[in-house]
Parts: sequence; structure tokens; C-alpha cells
Amino acid sequence: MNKFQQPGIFSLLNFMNWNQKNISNASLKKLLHCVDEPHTSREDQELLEEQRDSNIKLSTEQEAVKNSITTKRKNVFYTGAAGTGKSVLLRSIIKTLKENYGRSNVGITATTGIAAINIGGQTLHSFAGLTPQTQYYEIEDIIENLSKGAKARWKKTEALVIDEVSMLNGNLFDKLNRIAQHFRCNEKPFGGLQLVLTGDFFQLPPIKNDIEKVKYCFEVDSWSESLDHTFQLTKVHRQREEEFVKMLNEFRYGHVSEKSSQIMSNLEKAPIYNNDGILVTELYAINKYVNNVNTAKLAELPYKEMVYEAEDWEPKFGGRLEALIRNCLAPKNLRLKRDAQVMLLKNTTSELVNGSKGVVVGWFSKITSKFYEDVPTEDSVSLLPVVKFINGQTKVIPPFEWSLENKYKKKVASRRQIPLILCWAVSIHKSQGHTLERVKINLDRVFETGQAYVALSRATSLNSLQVLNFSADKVFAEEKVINFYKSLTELA
Amino acid sequence: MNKFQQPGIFSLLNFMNWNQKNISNASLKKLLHCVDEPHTSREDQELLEEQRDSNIKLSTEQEAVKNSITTKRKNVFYTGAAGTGKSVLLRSIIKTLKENYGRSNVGITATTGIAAINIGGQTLHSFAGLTPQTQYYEIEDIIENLSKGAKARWKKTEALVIDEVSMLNGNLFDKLNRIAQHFRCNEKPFGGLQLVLTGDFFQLPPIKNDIEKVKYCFEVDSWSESLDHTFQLTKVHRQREEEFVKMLNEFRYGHVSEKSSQIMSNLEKAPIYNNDGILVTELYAINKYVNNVNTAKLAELPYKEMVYEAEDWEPKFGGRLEALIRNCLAPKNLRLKRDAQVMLLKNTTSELVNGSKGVVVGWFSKITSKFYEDVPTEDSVSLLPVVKFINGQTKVIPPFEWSLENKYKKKVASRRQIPLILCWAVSIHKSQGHTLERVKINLDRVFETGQAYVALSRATSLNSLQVLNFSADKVFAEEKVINFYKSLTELA
DNA sequence: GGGTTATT
DNA sequence: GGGTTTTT
Repeated sequence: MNKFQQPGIFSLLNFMNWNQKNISNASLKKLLHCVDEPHTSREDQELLEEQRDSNIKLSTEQEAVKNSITTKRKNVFYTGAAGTGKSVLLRSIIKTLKENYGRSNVGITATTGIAAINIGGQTLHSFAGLTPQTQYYEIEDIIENLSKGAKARWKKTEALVIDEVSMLNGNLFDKLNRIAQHFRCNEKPFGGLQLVLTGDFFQLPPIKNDIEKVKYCFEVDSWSESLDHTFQLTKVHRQREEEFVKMLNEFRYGHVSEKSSQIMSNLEKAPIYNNDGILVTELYAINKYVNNVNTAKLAELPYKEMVYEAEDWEPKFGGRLEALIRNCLAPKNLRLKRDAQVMLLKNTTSELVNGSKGVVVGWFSKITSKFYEDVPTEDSVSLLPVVKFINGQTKVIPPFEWSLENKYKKKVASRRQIPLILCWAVSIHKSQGHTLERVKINLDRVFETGQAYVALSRATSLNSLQVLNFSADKVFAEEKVINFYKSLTELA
Repeated sequence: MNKFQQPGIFSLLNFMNWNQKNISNASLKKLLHCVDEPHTSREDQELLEEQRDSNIKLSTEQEAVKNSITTKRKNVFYTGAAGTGKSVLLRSIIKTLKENYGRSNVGITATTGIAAINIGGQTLHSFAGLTPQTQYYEIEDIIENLSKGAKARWKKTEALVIDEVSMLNGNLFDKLNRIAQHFRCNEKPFGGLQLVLTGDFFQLPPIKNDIEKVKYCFEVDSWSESLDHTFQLTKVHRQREEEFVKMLNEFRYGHVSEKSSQIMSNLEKAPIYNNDGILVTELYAINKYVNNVNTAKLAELPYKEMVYEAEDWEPKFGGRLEALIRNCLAPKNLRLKRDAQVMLLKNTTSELVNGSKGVVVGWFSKITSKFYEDVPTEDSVSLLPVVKFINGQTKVIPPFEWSLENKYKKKVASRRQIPLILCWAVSIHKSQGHTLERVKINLDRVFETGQAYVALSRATSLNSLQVLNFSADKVFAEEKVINFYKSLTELA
């Protein structure tokens, strides 16, 4: 059943298939700068296709990693900077793992929806039977309440792949280890199943919560107890300029050479682009700036504005609405127009997830069941936005309910809102995992380790990159991460 | 009874009076750069003494504020930039309020210990019967559990003064209002007692907690319901250079003129100081830098090092030690030497509080009850640091216990450690409320509204100030605060 | 990032 | 500052 469905909004999506309706694809294409920015980066896609077609050989270092995993069946973590072919290698590994173990015995997971799509898998939470609340529960409670499906998966899985493992909180990694041990009735790390982990810890650190210190995965004991081998990929496969690659590698470690500083200061002026309708995505450290840009861009559009007000609810006494709203990206008032660049805020289908980009192409009336290219004067209360996503799918987007429950599973607050935000400009945090064809980065008020590196490595080329407010002190890495990578190098 | 007392450490302080012992005051003085940095700034002290002696007249605007409070008996908030004589005015107001109402019927409070000392009062929490946990409790629970003393104070108090009100969380302000209404059996704001509030909201914002959004006091309804008048002091009384004052006023609002930028970039080189032993205090945005400097400074001292390891405790199951440690400035290992510059971490007596500065002058042996100028080889386990504070007092500093209780008042974690930290370098946050004779500021990684302003306004003069990593984007103010002050100006 | 507040 | 994760 489609997860878009919410009480009161029945099957809108099932009887609509906008791909076959009379929306001109040609006219949409020019609005979709995202068309050139699939979740899978262009380079990765090309490489992937190439490989699928001609079965191109992996590099020696890639083969070594793959061999260790698929032949020697070791538990492996491998890492590497952007462009070293981590994804290509992972897809190749997954293919062989499925051949070895049978496709249903391999867990293909990633820590975010976007990353999961990239490898044709699911989120780690979805695989493991976790919920966002898991981090607050004791291991005994988690084990007791795990769904039947999740239990079955833990039992039969022979290999578990986790991509973007740098975003996984170390404490959660520990819990996963114990869950696996419990359901597999096996004291070995992760109950003896084969682990394949990959990611780059120089990106943004895992997300903090209110009850415990943030830990990287590599900081918990079960990490080193679980892994047999760790590899670093060094050979760069992507077609980025050598100069750019070199600079990014410096920045990854928090170093800024005199030459890089020079290059960055030359990027202050906007590049001249062809007038081909491909938009520039702007990146900022903080949402205040993001919102300013998006508000301005929306104002420029010549269409009618729809305002969706969130329906908030809390009980009369002891509600936690404030807490809910703080942890929910959906705004009180969402303003949309036709042609607005938008990003989905919720994982919905296996193809449309939190972070999927699209453009508003019109409106669907719940009353008349008709599609309108602009807000019709006769009906402006029952309209839902229709969004064309970069993967080609066009969908009506009904409201979604974010809710907060207390420990007795009683709902204590909720917000119902259309799960979209404007995305001409995006926070650097939200941009992680995306490749951007044309990008304008403002480093004002950068505050996190790896943040400048993540922003800059979104770009595919120095020719499609503008950088404002660069200074060397904005580029810094986590000391723990540097030390961890140092220890890897010493081992090798 | 002295609050320094802890189980197992009896009356050390009562039988020690180092002021009369054989420690050379002359030799201490040169170690105490803090000697020139009392909690009350030098200018304020001078002005205060002047005024006390000759009863100098308040300015017209100051008289207007005082008149509104002491004659018209209005509820007043007054504000103003650093140096506009808020403190001097407050002391004059307090004097008259005590004459009007009787000294025991006026609550003289401030949100921090340092600020409370300044006006001869107590902390707001101490007056009101609150604990640090109050923020997590419902109003009904607070009212029920209030101590008898606090209830009596709420009943009989006729005027309540709160200094540094910008640090007070709006939600707590609301709760205070309700507590006052309840115990005074009076529906009027704050149960009808007269309110005198002062502070500068352009300083650092109130401290966040895990359960609610930070609110400034002026954002809650009870603020405007309570206050009859609001005043802004504009005339600058302190003897700072006019150029410096003008610049700070710009920065307060987040503006940076071309000229100010020029001045700041000229402050990159260190000023040349007399070799008079007065040290430079270094300010940084983040503790990593603070710790680096302090570690280096400690290493330079030629004396023996004492390492105090915190005694941590948590029950076998379900402890919250990690949470405690996160909210506790006391380090796992505290390294000290004679001559180390230190800052006290706990409110202890009415004269020694969190933020009080001093220097380690030697060691007191719990076994021999003797004082040692350096760590003696025969006894290095039973030694407690002896600290000479800037107010002239010399004290033995025994360990303090930080603890965390669950809702049933059961202890769930604790850390025992000497309540001192090194303070050659200090975080900008911790420096708020201090005046510094000589200061070196590094603005790298400034992240908070008002942070650069607070750092720069610690200095007394451009000639005793060094500033590294200045850039215009580091100077910014909270938009809510700007709007609030705009509305004040429009009223006036 | 970083910080305040306490009594029986 | 800012961000991820869910289902029977």
C-alpha cells in the first residue's frame, strides 16, 4: 500500500498516474535543474552504466577490497574521499554477495533514504526494525518490541551492507550488534553475519540527541571487535579537475594551502552559464539565509501562491507540541507556487524519499479531481500540490502527520503538513549526499567539522562553482576523525 | 555553615585564615593580574566610591528612571549599552528602595553569582527558592515543594530587583510570576510586588535546555503585562575612548562600518605592556582553544604538578553519568601548579562564586595540616590547593560534588572534583560579566549572537586589546533583540 | 559550539 | 547553528 495515504485522503495516488496525463514533459524539463542532479551522481551513473554494459574492471585496490569481502568473506569497512569509487565498488560487491548468498539473504542498507536509493536498498532502520525513538530505549525494550518481519530478517541475513555509515551514531551501532547477537543466538560480533560498511567520516558528524554524547561508530568497542579489515581507497575515478580533487583532499583534513586559498578567492564571482534553464542551487550553513533566498525566489514566480497552514494538535494538559515542532522541518506555513523548486521531507516509496527533489507543476483538486496548471479562482482550499520529481515520477502530495508519543505509546502532539520545503537554497547539512550541477556556496557562519568540505564537494567542477566568504578558518576537521584515519594509514 | 564543607572534609575553612598567615602579599600581588580585575569593574568601583563619598548627582536620564521607581513606584525595566551606568544607577535605586520599604523587604537579586556580588545581593534562584532543576518541573510541583524560607520571602518582599535579566529564560520568568501570584494571593503581575529589572539583551542569549525553546524574557506575555515603563540609558559614563565606545555600540547591533573594520585590523599585533606582572587574559569562542592555551601556560610554570582525578559514581544499572558529565565544567583530570591562574566553578560563600578568579599560592595537607609553597615529595596525595582570590581572601579548596537526581530524588550519578579550572584563557561565554584589564581576543569560530560584542566589550581600552581573526561576519545580533530595541526607541 | 541556577 | 531514522 502506498505510504502517502493518510486518514481522509484515499488512494489519490493510486488512481493518478501523471506520467501519462497531458503535462508537457518538454516544458517541465527546463524547470528541472534537478534533471541534471539525480540522487546518483552523474559520474557514478555513467560509470555504473559503463560497467554494466562492458563489465569494466575494478582497479587493483577496489579488487582487493572486493576480494576480501566476497572471496575471503571478511567483515570489512572501506573508506575514501569523494570520487574514489566507493559506490561503484559497493554495487559490484552487492551483486556478488547476492550471487553468493542468495538475494534475499543480503541486507542492503544505508543510513539515509537518498543513499539507500543509490544502491537499490532500504534504510538501515527499515531493515533492522528500528524507529527514530530507538535511540531513547534500552536494548531490552528494543528486542522485546521488534516486529516479526525484522526478527526474521535478522535471523536469515547472511551479509549486511551499510552505506554512509559515518552518519550512524556509535551507540546505535552498539545496539544493532546486540540485537543481531540476540536473534541469531550467537555471541560473535553481529551474531556472526558478514558486515560490509562504507562511508567517509570526514563528512558531517552523526546527529546529536538530548540524552547521550555523540559518538562516531569507530569510537565504540563493537566496531573494532566486529571488523576484520579496513581499507582506504585512494585512486580518484571521477572526472573532476585534478586541481579540484587535490584541493578537496586538503580540505577534507582541514588543511588549506596558500594555493587553495588563492583558487577559492578567485571563485567569488559568479560563473557565466548557458541560458539553458538549469538553475543554480545555493548552499548556506544556517536556515535563516536559506529561507531568505527561497522566499525571494518564490516571490519572483508569476503564479498564484498557495499557503498550507500546519494543523497542530496537543492535549489540553501536558502537551509536547513545542518539542515536536523543534524536531520537525515542516513549517507552520508552507508557501508554494507552480514552478517552485521543492524537496520531499519524508521517506515515502522506495523511489521517493526524504531529500528527493522536484518542481511543482500544478494542483490537484480533491473536490473536482481535476488538475490545474495554476491555482483556479473558484477553488483554492481543496488543492494539493502536484510535483514532478527528478526521477520522472509525478505525484500528488497529500499532507503527512508528524507525531510524538509518550512512553505508553499515547500521542502527545502532532503536526499535519504537506511534506515539502522550497529548495532553490538548501542548508549544507541537507545537501550532504546530493551532487549539484551548478552551485553557489556561502560559507558565512559555517560551524561544524566537515561542513565546508561537504559543501564544496557537492560541486562537480570548478567551472560550475561560486564560493562566497571563504576563509581558511572555516575549513576544519574533527580531531578524532583525523586520528582515526592516521591509524588506518599506519596499519596499511 | 560554610558550603565548602563536604562529607569527609571538616571545617578546613573555618580554622584556616590565610590572610593572617605568613604568605607574602607582595609576592602574590605580581602573580595576580586579576588584582586589577575585580568582579566590579574598575570604572564602576571608582564611580561608586566617588558617589558614596560626595553623593555625586545622577544624570537626568538616570534620575528619570530612579524617580519612576522610587517615587512613582512603577514596575520598570531599564537597559543600555556597557558603560551607560546601569550598575551605578542600580545601586542608588537599591539604597532608596531599602529606605522606602525596609532593607529586609527588598529582594536584591541577579541571575549569576558574579552579578549578585556586584550589587550586594544574592542569586535570583537563591532568593526565589529555585533549583537548577526547576526548569524541568511543572509550576504546581514547584509551588508545592518550595522551602519555608522562600515562601516567607515571596510573601513579605515589596520590591524585587533582578540584574542581568537578559540571561533569564522567559519560561522561568513566567514561572516566577505565577509563584509570586500564588504565595501573595494576588492576581496582579508578580502578585503586586514592585519589579525592577535591568540588563542588556544584546549580550549572549539565555541558556538553552533540552525540553523547550529558548525564549528571551521579553518574548513572554507576563513581561509586558508586568512592566509599566521601559527606559534606555544612552549617555556613556565610563572613561573608555569615544572611538571605542562608538564602535562597540555599532557591534552591539551587528553593524560593522568600514572605519571599525580598519580599527579592528590594526589591533592584530600585540600591544607593548609594562613588565608589571599583570597578565593578559585570552578569550576564545570554543573550549578546545581555551584548553590548548591553558595547558601550555601550565607547562611553563617551574613548579610540581598536582593531578586531581574526578571520582565518578553511577549505579550499576541505568546510571546517567554521561549526562551529568556533559553539563559539568569540572574535568576528569584537573592539573594544577603553584602560580596557576584559576577560576572557581561553584557559588560557595556570598563573596566567592562561580567565576571568581584567583591564583594557586600553595598546598594544604589534610594529614599534616601544614601549608606548603610547592608540592612536597613526602606527601602528594592528601594535598588540597590553596587559592588567593582577587577579593583578598585565601582559601583551601576542597572537592565539590556535582550530582544528578531522578524524579524520585534518588541520586543517579555524581562527580567529585576540585571546583576550579585554569583561566589564563577563558571562553567568551564564561567571560561575560567580567572586566579585563588586558585582553587578547581570538574570534575564530565565533558562533553565537552577541558573542563578538561580549568579547570586545570585556576590554577597557583599545590600548590594552589585541584582536585576531576579526571579520565583519563574526559580528551579529539576534533579530528578535534588534526588533525589541527598535520598539523601545519608537515608544520613547 | 557554549553557558546559568541550589536546598533541605 | 543543524541534521537522520518507522510499522503493523
